[in-house]
Amino acid sequence: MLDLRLIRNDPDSVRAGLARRGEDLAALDRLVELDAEQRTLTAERDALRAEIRSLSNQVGALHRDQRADEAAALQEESRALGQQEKDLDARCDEVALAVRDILLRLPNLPAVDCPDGGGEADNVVVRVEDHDAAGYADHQRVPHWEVGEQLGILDVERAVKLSGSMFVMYRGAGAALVRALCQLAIDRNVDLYEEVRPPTLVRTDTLVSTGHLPKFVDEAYHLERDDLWAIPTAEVPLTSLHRDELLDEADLPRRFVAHTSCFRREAGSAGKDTRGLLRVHEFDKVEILALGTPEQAADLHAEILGRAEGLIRDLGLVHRVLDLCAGDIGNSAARTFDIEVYAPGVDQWLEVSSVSWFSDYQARRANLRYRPESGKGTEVLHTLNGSALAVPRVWAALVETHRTPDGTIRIPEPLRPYLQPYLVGDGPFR
RNA sequence: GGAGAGGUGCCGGAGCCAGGUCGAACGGGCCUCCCUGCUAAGGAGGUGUGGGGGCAACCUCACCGUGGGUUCGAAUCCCACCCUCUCCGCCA
Repeated sequence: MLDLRLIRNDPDSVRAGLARRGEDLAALDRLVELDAEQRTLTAERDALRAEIRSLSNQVGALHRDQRADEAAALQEESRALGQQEKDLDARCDEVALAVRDILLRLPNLPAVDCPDGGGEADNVVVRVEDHDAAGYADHQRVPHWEVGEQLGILDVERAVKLSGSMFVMYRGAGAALVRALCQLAIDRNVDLYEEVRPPTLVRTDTLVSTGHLPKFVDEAYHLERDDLWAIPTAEVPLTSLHRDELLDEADLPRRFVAHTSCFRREAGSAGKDTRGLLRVHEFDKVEILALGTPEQAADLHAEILGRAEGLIRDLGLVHRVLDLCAGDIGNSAARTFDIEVYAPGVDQWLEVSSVSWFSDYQARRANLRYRPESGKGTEVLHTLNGSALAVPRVWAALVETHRTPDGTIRIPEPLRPYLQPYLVGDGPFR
């Protein structure tokens, strides 16, 4: 949520920021009008309330002095004001609701150093690991769904029987690999990040806080009977963990790492990436997230990116980092770096992590504030997060990249301790 | 799911079942000052958040789980909902 004061005091800079995203500015113009109207109306209403309160106090005093007849006159006067107040109040609520509705749907402003551009093509490649696209052997050019089927470690067909298309099932060593990846990702971050196992079903407010609602309702699974939503990422519960709290600056930054299932309807992508693990409705992900002061944000952003990138590198996967342009960053983000992994079997770069800085956009929605060490008052926090590891795509890239000529998978060093039982005998893993 | 109890400020806890000057007694904590060689003890004062207005001192509105209602006036009365706790039932 943008700062209404900023919109009021400097609408041009907000307009410019939204324009960089390619956002329609009509809503903003409407918002500016409504905000002015709201302030006029509430000022009138508050004056009426003050008057009613003053009259009521006089009525009380008169009754104590046994002057009921005089009180009756004042009561009558106050009753009339009360009717006016009621009407004004209704209009205030109406306008306030309209203001909030627009405010909740306006995206964040891109950071000043976020590259310009309208779409995917304008993203800036920050770095690419050396790799020779022609240098892959034939045995690496097999898509992971074929590899998975050959080795009996991925059973898409039966998953579809259970749950429908875009659901998957890992089996045997494949299931163990999921578990190993998650545990590795957590273990590498618990030095600094508090391990959390949050609920995966959350209330509406929780999804509003991160910006997933109200704009992206169609992307989320909703359990109607209980009015709960399945989280699309651990970012959702972690961002709300300190919701409506006032933290001390001394306790910042706060860092969390969480492994959860993630649920996405993928409503807008029907027919896209339907094979294999590239796009699924339910998957495992280890997310790292930080809450900090505005001054801490840049360092935290670099830290999270470094950690996500380091893990991918240590898994022996070829990757690149993109600085997403203003037209391609997510709704809530001010700046985002994507990490993409090269999967030779499908010959695609797969997005495996979005490392985002949300400035105060989510924090304002979630009412995440801190008390500065120096000076009085309260400040709005900044939130940042990124996937430490998103299982399906990493699983896919790993199985394709590390496939050996005999069809088995060479497990990279960091994962080996977690897969001991599967590294003996003539199983699929070596 | 059934029965009961309860949700008040940083914390504890009054006020509510006699509606009025209650943003809220009292205690604790915390901050400032005084006292003291230091600390403790003791003394004085202060200590919420958000909106609107003002250069400022300050003024004003809202907030006693949430949302409605009654009333000139609601933390206090009425209704609905949410949450917590205890017991019973059920269950991994």
